[in-house]
Amino acid sequence: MNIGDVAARSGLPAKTIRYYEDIGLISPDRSANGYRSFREKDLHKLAFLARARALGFSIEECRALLHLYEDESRASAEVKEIAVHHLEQIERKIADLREMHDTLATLVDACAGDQRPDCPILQTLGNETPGRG
Amino acid sequence: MNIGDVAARSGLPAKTIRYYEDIGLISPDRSANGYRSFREKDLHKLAFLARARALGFSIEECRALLHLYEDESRASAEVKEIAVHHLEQIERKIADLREMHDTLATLVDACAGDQRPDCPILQTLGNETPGRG
DNA sequence: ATAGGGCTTCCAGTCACGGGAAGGTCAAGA
DNA sequence: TCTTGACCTTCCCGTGACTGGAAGCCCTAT
Repeated sequence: MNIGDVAARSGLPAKTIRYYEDIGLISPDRSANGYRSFREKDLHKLAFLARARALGFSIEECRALLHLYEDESRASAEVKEIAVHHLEQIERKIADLREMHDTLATLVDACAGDQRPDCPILQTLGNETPGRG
Repeated sequence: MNIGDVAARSGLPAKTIRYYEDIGLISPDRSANGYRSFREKDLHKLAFLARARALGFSIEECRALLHLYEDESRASAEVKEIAVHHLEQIERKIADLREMHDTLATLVDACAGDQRPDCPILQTLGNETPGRG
């Protein structure tokens, strides 16, 4: 398979696949003409990576997960540790975003959004006391 | 005020303040010795930027908000438009993260996390059918 | 005179790619 | 046979919003 085929079948852009080779996540063979030549095993790895990335794992976490995937004697505890850590990161991010969201939603609600200059959003950002015109 | 003072009073690192000058968000004066010399107005701007950044606005959104803040004849509708757009981005991000979270939480729950190699997390990433033994 | 802390500029690195240039390769059609 | 066009290659730059670090100037205190 050439890179275009694996790109289509894995859903990853060709650029991304080349990048993954650059950083050592995959090592496809080369044809006589210099083209990358992918086997089913490479495709399988790329699909694994695509799913792990879709769950938000960093590249280095993906690398670790891939190693564990290929290590038949792994302990599931190692996998779980990575996943739990990532889950906590996600939860922290959601909490941060929720706080931003709530603050901003309150400000948006308070803003008339008309042609007048009075704006509680700007007043709050400028640390002014919002008051009546 | 030198940069160290504004850094302490705005809560922004000196590096960040220099960066904001680089990209034209602020234009502090210079003392005879070449040091940046900040006025209260600059400090106020930096505090504005710090709050806007804390709400997740991008630098370019911050630039627009700052312009509106300084434009006495603005329409609050312009501010609100930026804020609403950002709010929608936040909501989309939260939804994405929540989906990752739920999928990952299910997998983590299903993983024993012991010394055995069986792992539903890896099986799912590898697109295998999780089964018994 | 020297030590230290603060200030300056500039360059490189982060993360995970994406865009685009310059050029080699291959199959199909005129 | 030649050409067209799609595909592939490498290489380098740009993204966002900084952060780290080097090399060197400035200022104050001892």
